[in-house]
Amino acid sequence: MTTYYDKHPKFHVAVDCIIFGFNKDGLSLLLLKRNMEPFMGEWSLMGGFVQTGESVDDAAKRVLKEYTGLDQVYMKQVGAFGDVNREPDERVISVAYYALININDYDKQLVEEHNGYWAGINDLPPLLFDHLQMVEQARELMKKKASREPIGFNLLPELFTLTQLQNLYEAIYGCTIDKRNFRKKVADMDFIEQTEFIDKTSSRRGARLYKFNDKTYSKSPKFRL
Amino acid sequence: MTTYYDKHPKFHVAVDCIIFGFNKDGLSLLLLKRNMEPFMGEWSLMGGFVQTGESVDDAAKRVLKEYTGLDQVYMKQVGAFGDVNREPDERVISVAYYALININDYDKQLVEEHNGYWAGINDLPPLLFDHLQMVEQARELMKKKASREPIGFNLLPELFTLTQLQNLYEAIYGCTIDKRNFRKKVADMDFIEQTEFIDKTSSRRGARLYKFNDKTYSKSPKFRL
DNA sequence: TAATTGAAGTGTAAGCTGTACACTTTCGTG
DNA sequence: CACGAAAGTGTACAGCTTACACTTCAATTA
Repeated sequence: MTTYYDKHPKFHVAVDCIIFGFNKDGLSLLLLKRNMEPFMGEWSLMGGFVQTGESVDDAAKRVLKEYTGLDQVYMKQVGAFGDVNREPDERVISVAYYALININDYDKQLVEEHNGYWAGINDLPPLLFDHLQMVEQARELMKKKASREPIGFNLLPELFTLTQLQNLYEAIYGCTIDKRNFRKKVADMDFIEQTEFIDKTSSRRGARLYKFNDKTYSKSPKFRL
Repeated sequence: MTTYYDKHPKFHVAVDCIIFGFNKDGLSLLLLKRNMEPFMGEWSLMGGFVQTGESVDDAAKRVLKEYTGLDQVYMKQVGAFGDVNREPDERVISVAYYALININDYDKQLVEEHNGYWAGINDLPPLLFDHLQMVEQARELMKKKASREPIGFNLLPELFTLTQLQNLYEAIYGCTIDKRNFRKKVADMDFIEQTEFIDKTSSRRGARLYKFNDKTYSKSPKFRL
């Protein structure tokens, strides 16, 4: 029987992940130098095809896990990219997601097997298809979100110094921030808690380590950095 | 020949439009009371399937034109909705868009033929599938955008009074705004220009009509309402 | 024609937020 | 024990946001 749906064409649907990491060198993306056809040797985002019986969101989670071993990662959809010729050989509609991960905490062997490498956000290689456009949109979206919600902590270790936190926001915003003003704001947020620990790796004097307290935040979710 | 792509499933891809309009009764959405199967008699957004050789953005524009006769409308993507069972009979991945139109300027006969009706944004009927979720996301997105970019004018006639403009923003934000503070802000924006015309329909005294000047705006795009 | 009605239009003061700005402390190294 | 390098700290000014109430105008009605 011919149904209502049969009249309409079907398409390959893919997901692509913009995976952000942060360290002392700033923000980076985890990219793939493709080690298989098609497009062997080219740089791209980590992606894959949506499968039957799998939601698009789940496909993005699966792909992230396949490439990094990570579960339960902070991910948000960037949007659908549906230009007819965005991939040259075949019509593929792709849904982009960005992910924020701790750059020290992923399955390095898996990444190596897939030929994954970190690239500085301001120093990206040429990317396949419309992946650069996806990155730019993701970055913009993440920046807006990070200014109003405490998502930046996903990019930091559990314990972090205020200097690290400031460096993170400087990297996200792409500008410098006054240290005293920054610390004044942080001091006003009860959910950024001082710990008893001192980080001795970055200075002789040592820097106080802080942590983000999710429960305290949810009681009074006022955030602005 | 079997290609790389053949291994992967294909899906119906649809677009759905959240069409905003504004008049003295506030914000409304243009909805469809379906006059054909499947789901005859149910309320839904205006939507359609992406066709071969047509970008997803173009599909949204086409659908909007099919239902309203309108071209060159302000439209933004809300995102992809890809849950496996979001439509009960068939797997369909849908990309939602919102559109801002002047509620007095569309093809009323076309809308009537399709069984389209305006419904107050705070008084929506039950909608098919995940359409309510799409509406909520669209509304949130539009609200954020409207606070930082002068997109609200797409919902107003070319000439409008300050009271209309304020009512619009009150409807978008869902709160009341102080009249003097609102007008102070408007007065600071050179691209909201007084005209020589007076609207006599809404009061005995008459109210000054204003217009939005796109060119002046692009010279100094500072907007905050 | 005077009174009424209803929306349009107008200014100021106080509090809060954002920003600019420079020196002292600490501790390990040489 | 002097030096280097990052951590840590407070104040003053400007600009922005907010709260708040009466007058003006023109058509309608008494």
